[in-house]
Amino acid sequence: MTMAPTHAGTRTATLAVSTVIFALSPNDKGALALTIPLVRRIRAPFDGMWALPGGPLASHEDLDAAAARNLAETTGLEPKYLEQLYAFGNVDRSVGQLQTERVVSIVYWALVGSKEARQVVEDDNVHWFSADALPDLAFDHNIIVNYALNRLRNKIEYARIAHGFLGETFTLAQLREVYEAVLGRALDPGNFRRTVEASGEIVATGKRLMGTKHRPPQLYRYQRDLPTPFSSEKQENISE
Amino acid sequence: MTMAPTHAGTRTATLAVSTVIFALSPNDKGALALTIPLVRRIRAPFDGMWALPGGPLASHEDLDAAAARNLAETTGLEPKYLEQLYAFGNVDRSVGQLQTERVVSIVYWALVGSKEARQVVEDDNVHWFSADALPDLAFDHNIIVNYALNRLRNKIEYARIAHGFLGETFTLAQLREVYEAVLGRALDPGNFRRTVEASGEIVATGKRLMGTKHRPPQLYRYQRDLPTPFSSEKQENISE
DNA sequence: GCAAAAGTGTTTGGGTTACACCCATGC
DNA sequence: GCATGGGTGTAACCCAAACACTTTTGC
Repeated sequence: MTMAPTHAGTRTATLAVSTVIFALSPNDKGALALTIPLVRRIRAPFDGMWALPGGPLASHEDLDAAAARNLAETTGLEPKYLEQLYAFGNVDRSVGQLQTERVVSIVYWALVGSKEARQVVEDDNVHWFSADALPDLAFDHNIIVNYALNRLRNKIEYARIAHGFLGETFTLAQLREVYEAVLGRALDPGNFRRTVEASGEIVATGKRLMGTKHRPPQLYRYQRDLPTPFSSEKQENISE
Repeated sequence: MTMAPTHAGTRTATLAVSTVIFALSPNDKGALALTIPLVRRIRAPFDGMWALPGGPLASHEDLDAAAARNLAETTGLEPKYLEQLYAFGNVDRSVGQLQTERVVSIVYWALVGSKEARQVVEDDNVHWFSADALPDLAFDHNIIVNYALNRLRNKIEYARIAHGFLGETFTLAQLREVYEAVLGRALDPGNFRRTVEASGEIVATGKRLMGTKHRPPQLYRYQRDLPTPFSSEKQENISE
């Protein structure tokens, strides 16, 4: 901080905001898988390569708002969860490219509902990729996506993140599916039920989902309440 | 991202790097307490108030390097631990002040050794404050310090952070003192020993610290190895 | 010997894991 | 009835907390 408004002439870096957007979509064999929308670059450097959606920060725009805006511009969607990931700004971010001005990117990560994500139109310049089969991306964007994946996987275990992938109500099996897709491993249905019920973060609605070919499951919703997303937080950032 | 090098004329924000620096110093009754060095502002806005050390990013400087540099400039010290905290950039960061240009601060947090910190010279414009008795700071710096405190407290429990407050070798009692000062509560010596020994992160040196008025304790050091501080990380950032 | 901290042992309780089993529905 | 997931019960295990106890030094 300690701003230096007086000698604002020395420009040292451009500021941009980018977002890693996650959605869950059924893959070829019906299981849910993490997907990420990318945009094709249409100028140097890295012209033609896939990159994270992003852009410069508008004059009177908060950082979060900028992330939400370029999410809307790329996908037409509103995020159901949005959080700052990290600021990437090392001078060698676009190594190997003819030198342009250094860009500091403040990167966010976001979740969008599976249902909503299905409506997004893809074209030649916007495409959804499976999170574990990404092409080579522009800049350091592969590193950034991995970083975001780690954060998502780590955080789903202790925060009410999964909500971002679901609708208002959902069955425990659907919730478990989300966890399994994100974590990449199967979870014991019985234990999962008890754990998540004991957490107090979800409540039964009393309604049931009918029309399945088995016993109709209870519908739940997330407890609406508390957490002011800022202040009194608890975060981390390990290296290990 | 998706840099926009072409129309670089539209400047929307200044970029700065600031650092929350932590050291442990014995307080009036000999117990260790967290302290933070602050600098006095010498121009508007917030002229005369205390603020986090920081400054603009130099042209060919990595973000981490900028943080380390302004740490050195303020305290003359090298950090024993340094990590990015968060990017603060909302337009209302300096509310109530005559409007200047918006500043986006990429904030780091750092640890410096207790021994080293003792050598820092204080003057009218640099002063160490106890972390739980800070004055009103410039900008949103009180919020930032709280954010950093939460991160430190949370992270010390599962990462080898305490090393940043200690010398090469240390006794388990000294290590425990660090934990107690950071967490603000007493820990059971026996259980602490077993926990930390079982973690495999420290190793006995075979030497003992002599000259105490009781049984001489074993000296330990941190296992030097592995973790490349970037990539393959595991982080978080809860809100709850 | 006494004080004080180093260091060890043991019990307990809570929570997680693994897995068996019953229940309610569609067909 | 049978298949399928919904939902419940439970024993084994692991780990952390509490706390008693022994050891080794200085004085």
